[in-house]
Amino acid sequence: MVRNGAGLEEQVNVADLLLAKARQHATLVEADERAIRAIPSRKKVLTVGADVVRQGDKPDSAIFVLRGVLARYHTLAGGDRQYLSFHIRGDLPDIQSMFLSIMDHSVSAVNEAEIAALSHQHLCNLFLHRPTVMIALWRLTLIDAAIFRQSITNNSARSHLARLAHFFCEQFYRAREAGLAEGASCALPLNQLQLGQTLAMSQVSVNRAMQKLRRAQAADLRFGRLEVRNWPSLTGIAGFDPTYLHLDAP
Amino acid sequence: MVRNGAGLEEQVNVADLLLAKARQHATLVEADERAIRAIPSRKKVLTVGADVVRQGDKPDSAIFVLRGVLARYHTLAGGDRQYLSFHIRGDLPDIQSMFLSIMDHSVSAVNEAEIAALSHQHLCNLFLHRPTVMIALWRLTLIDAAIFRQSITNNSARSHLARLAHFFCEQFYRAREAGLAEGASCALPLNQLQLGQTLAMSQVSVNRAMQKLRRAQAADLRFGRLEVRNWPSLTGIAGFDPTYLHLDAP
DNA sequence: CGCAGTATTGAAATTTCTCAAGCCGAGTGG
DNA sequence: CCACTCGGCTTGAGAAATTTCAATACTGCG
Repeated sequence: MVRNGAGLEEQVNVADLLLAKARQHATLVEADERAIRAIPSRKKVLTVGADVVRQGDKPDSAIFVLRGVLARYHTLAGGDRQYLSFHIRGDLPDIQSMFLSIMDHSVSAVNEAEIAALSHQHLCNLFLHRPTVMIALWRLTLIDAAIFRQSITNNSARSHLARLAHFFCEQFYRAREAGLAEGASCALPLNQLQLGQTLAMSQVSVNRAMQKLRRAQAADLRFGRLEVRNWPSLTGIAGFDPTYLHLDAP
Repeated sequence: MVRNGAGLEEQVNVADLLLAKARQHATLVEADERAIRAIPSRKKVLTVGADVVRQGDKPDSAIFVLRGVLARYHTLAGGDRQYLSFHIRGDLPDIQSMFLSIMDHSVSAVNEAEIAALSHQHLCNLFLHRPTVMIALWRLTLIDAAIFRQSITNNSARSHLARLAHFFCEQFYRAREAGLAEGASCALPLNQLQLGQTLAMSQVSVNRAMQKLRRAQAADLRFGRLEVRNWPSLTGIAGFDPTYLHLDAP
């Protein structure tokens, strides 16, 4: 049995996926679309836990996620890890490296994943000639920032229960938007320790919050899949308002 | 006596300040500079605590901070407030509203402040004609995002003491970079409750962490001014590494 | 069958919060 | 000039939340 949904996702053409993504964030003209289709890319398969770029690196290409889940994280002096965000098909988790040369965090594969590398050089040329495409990608990074803001609030001001629920709402909502949800479930290949390193909770606290969500019939996470049992109930517990995901038209 | 440093900052021409900011983030040509100088702006003075834009608003202009401190914050269902970031002279705390039409957070004046409003319309035209200027402002929002990431980690993975110390490092470092530090001190007009709402700590915990920093001769905050007494000591306690502020050349 | 990784559980140790009182300095008005 | 008030800071102590530790259970896989 496929544990975490990898492989259930159909093969997709890189250019098509990129184009679809850009269209969601700006109104493109014919020339923009041609330029996007012309972006060269190098596919790469990542093993579980492998780092793609590390804090301190100076990458010369940007990652485009094709399959699986990638994570951004900080490593602290003591070796502790803080996960910052998770990225699925269609995301560009390190496009900021185009303009911030030194990576201030790392990116790794949470499960087996596939990415395409897009050269900075090429993208930069593209931006100068097709400003609308630049706006589309800028907007992507602005939504990233909105998600980071929400994470600050989530980890700082919400109860453990609401925090976990909110995280589940966000992941499910984004998976659905990316066409990766199947019914009321989506891949979320994280164990309780990793959830703790995401949500500023101990593994044991994650376990206990999870049991409450389960008992409330709101959601469950098993075998790397998130199952939403009752969306209104889950969003209620979380205080989830998807405005910050900015899925409305640009 | 001037309590919080407002008024100590000299008057600055909006266009000069904008231009200086843009130059820090991209290599401009003559035409770019002319275009930036041509941006029209409306100055406005804000009273203590006044909101400039609120969660849910759809602003049609962007804020450029001239004087004082502005804050971004979330308001939760229960009325709790979570501060997300603080902004000083030269910052553009809501430039994201150009492409994310609905505000997912509010922006208010922490002390008496002065801003210039720049119309989205005008900026948008500018971007389409001068892509390099767009890159400069994009880069600004990317640094914002890096700061948000650091806040996630700060509020999630560091001890109370390190958390407060790290916040002080960041604020001082940024003030110095903006030319707003005077010797080893800068304006930071926050009380302990507000620090708590920033750092996911109760007011009492902020008080106790502050006393430790004081006793360690590392830093102190009095009358709205942050005094750094021993920078190596403060950064040591904080585990502060300024890489994420990306003050290196673009 | 047993291993490895993960989840669950209980209980003790610790941190953190809340509450409430007192303090302190600045500004106010008699 | 001084008592008063107000906001913010400080302090102590009990309550509550959270973490840590450690033992046990579960599951898929070799």
